[in-house]
Amino acid sequence: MTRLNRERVLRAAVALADESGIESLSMRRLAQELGVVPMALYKHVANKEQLLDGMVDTVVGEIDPPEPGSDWRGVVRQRILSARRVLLRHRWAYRVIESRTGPTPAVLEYLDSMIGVFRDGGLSVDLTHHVMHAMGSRLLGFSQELFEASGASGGAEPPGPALAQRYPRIAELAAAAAHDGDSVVGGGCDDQFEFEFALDLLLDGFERLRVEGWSPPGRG
Amino acid sequence: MTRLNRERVLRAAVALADESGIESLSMRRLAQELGVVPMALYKHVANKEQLLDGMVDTVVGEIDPPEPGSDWRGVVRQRILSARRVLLRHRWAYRVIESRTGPTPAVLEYLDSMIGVFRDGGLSVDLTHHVMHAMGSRLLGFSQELFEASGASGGAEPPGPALAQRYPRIAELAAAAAHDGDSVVGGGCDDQFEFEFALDLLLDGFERLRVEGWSPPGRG
DNA sequence: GAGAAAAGGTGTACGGCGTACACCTTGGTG
DNA sequence: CACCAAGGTGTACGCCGTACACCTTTTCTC
Repeated sequence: MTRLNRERVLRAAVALADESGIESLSMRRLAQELGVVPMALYKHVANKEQLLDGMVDTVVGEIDPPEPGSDWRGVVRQRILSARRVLLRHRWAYRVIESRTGPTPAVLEYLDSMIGVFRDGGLSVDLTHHVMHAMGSRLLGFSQELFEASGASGGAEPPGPALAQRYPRIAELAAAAAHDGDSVVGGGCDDQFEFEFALDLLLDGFERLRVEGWSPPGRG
Repeated sequence: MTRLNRERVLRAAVALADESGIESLSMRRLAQELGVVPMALYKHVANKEQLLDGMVDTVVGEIDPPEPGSDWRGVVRQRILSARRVLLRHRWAYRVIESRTGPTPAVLEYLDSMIGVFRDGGLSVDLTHHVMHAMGSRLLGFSQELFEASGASGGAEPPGPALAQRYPRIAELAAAAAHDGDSVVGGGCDDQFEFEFALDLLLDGFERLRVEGWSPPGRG
């Protein structure tokens, strides 16, 4: 077995999280996967937090660079959808990114580049600032649902009529959602459509503000 | 000391999380706070997951009911801002809510009632469905930033010029943000303004779609 | 090539966690 | 008063992250 290094550790960690879920990624389990004693990992990452940081950077590094185009909205759109594809490959990643206390270098670079697209598209510094906030985690392709789509709903809750009676509006929505009965928000829907619906709504809103020459309200 | 019950346990848990942060909420610590042995808690909650579920319901129960009004946007806006105030009182809550695998009863009730406001406001079932998705966690007052505002940035990163050189666009934005130098996204900004900016952008977009009689694109 | 120094890997151990399980204590009911 | 269910206890297990001291291997220098 060749020697360990930081990159091998990170790649193994990402692979392990992809396969077994983030909750089963422990230093001990990762070490075992690498055929090494747990403490060996600490020669390559300072601690578990830094391991997670490194995993985030690995994943964010998979996002395609922006493809230059004349329409800033198209460039943003394409890149965010690329980010989304990456996040769908690594379903644990959005939780980990959100759990970081600060942005990692790869994320900073990504954000910097995104800001560049907005600025080059003609949005003022102020508008870009608020736009970045408004996009929030959507910038990285999160759909930020309230709950994981579908999934085992855990509780032994009666599946149909009882719920429909207690939450009639939810039932109405669920019934209307394309496929058959689904969980409250997310299950049975076309997640990709939902993501793009919200993304385009926001991008259109930004464009409208740009055209109107939006400027921040006076302070105070 | 009076006897324990589920509600006392939940209230103590919420209080402990408020004071010491969610990361220091352990069954053992909570038991100690209640002057009881750890295993005593398990007579009132099945396990830690269910404790967290209960905490979520407690917090969501603090959100004001909708104040009826003629303008659906106003009703939604007011209620979401109430949710946001609650979430700001319990800063650990949004993380816990996101970590739940399924919605709890209080959350279901909240969502149901929110759907009612949209429907009564004249949005079609389909549009309401997508609107709920588009709002995502914003429905509960999350600003869903990429990272916690400000906070100790952990790393010994040089604060100013070096970062500005590597991430010039970020630096430009940061410089323009009202107050002095802040972290990438969040610090030094008026979070409340940012939240309302995005919220109103979305609500305005929804209203526009409603007026235009939006209907879902044909399938396939 | 010899030897030192740096880098990488090991073994043991500690304090924390959630919680299973068997047990005791208490308060309310017949 | 006896009983029994509900509530509280004590012990123990198997995880976790990681500090610390140690050994081994590689790499660098003369």
